[in-house]
Amino acid sequence: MPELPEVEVVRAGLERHVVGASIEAVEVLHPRPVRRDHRGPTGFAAALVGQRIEAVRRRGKYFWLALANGDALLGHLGMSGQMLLHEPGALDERHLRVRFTLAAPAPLVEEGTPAPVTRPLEMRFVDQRMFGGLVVSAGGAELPAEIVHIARDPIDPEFDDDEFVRRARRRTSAVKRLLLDQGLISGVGNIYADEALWRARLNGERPGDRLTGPVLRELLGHVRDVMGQALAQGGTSFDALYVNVNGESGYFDRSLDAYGQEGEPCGRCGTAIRRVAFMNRSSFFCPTCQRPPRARRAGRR
DNA sequence: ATAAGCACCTGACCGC
DNA sequence: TGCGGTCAGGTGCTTA
Repeated sequence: MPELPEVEVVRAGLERHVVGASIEAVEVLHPRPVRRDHRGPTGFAAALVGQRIEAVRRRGKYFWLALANGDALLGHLGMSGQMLLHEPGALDERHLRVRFTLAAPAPLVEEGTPAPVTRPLEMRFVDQRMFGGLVVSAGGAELPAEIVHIARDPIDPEFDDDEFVRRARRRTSAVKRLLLDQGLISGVGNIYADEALWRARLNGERPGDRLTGPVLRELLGHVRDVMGQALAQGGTSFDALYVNVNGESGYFDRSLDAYGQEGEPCGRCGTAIRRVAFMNRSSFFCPTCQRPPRARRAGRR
């Protein structure tokens, strides 16, 4: 479940259920999702067994489990990845790639009841297309070295609005491309880029260096608003591929104003939403509210 | 450093 | 029923 709100739903679910748990066994069922771990599937598994999970963190669309030894299990869901939690013995998913057997702290029980100290739990990485992946990051508990090139995301309290505006205004690329540039601002993907641009009445083809600071700041506000609203509804999900750790879908798809709405009337002006090809994918926008830019003329900067 | 295109995968769907 | 093309929420690598 690719974009920031969906990954945050997963992070929060993992935080609630696996912090304090220990990894007892790791079973890699397909090598591709651990391709970025140079030790291979066996080394990947060996580096995790016996480790206790101390925290679950996130930056943009990456999440990681901080381990007691200072390492991290870093993950990205790609286009179709899921992290699911199960009671042991649940039927294997068709695209189950990695199974983690955990010993989780038992919930508090009534006094006087002889309770076990831990209960078994399975954490599963399921990924149909395998664009996602997992890697053990040495010393990565605070911030994995593998993702230092990823910018802070817009709901990070330390995100620097001034720096974002300054950098965006120096770029000649289309503003939608800038929103999707994870080195500039992370966590924004195709859905929320189109939604934020629609809210800002801004055409995604407008070059960054032709936008004013106030316009970019307003756009940033819309990015935060739409992501916050999506998060409150459990994220955006069109099908069973995008679910939380319990396999449940979010509902924000019902609130989309632009993405996937080709031919539907714009919620502001009634003009039919258009779809155009952009960066080998699709962009949805209102041709009336979001006027395309004039072509940049030769000789003008 | 920035910019743009393609590669990496599987599966659903559509027209023929 | 099968075939080929298109599409899908993403990132990274390569080439200028």
